[in-house]
Amino acid sequence: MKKESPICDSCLNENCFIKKHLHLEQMKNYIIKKNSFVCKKSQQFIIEGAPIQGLYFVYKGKVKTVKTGINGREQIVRLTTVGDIVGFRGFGTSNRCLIGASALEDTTLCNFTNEDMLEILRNVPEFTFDLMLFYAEELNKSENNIRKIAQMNVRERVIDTLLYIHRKFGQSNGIIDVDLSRRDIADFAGTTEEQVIRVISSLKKELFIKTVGKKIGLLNIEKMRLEIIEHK
DNA sequence: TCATTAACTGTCG
DNA sequence: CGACAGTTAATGA
Repeated sequence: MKKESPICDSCLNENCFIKKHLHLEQMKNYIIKKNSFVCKKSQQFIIEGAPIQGLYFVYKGKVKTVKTGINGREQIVRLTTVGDIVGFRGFGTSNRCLIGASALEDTTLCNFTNEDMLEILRNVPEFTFDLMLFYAEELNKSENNIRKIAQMNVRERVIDTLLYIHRKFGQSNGIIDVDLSRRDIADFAGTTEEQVIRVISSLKKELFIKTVGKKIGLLNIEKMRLEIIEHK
């Protein structure tokens, strides 16, 4: 963990919550107190059950957020990338982290302490208001997710997951540029690695997707959407 | 070269 | 559909 933090003023992440409110005078006092560090690929930087360390903003890289399930199985709760917030649940209400988070590639994170965050929430109403809207939207998303996992079959869940990953990370050269193993996809779709592999190979035969090594490219997004759409 | 890991396949309950 | 066993290919110590 090194001290040399990216400067918010010259940061290019326009969708970062901090960056968005940088024009407010009060924010200037807080951004100088943030602490940034690089998290190496596959390293965990939030441990479930550990004391809360504040809020993290992704400056560069990709992160998976995870909850440990019934029989020790991981459930990927969300995937995050540049400009996203990690660890925003339960701060203020709980002393312990409710989720774990690890880097999918070398990732730079900006960290604000709990105390600083609470102070920002109390003193910068514009920020608090926007965060409130953000929470509402996130709640809606996770409610949608509950329904998906409960009501869709495995094939549909895998397709849905692939579409989500595509929406989130985009595609370059026809390939989604993210290092997710089949197990990760399974943990996200709420199924097992083997099932994911089977769905992926049949999707490949149907020319809906292609694979290059472990990476995946979507070839027919429309048809994939059509299979899901009846369940929305 | 050997050991480890991940993708994949087959089969059973 | 999930669990388990087993094969194959890539990677790296």
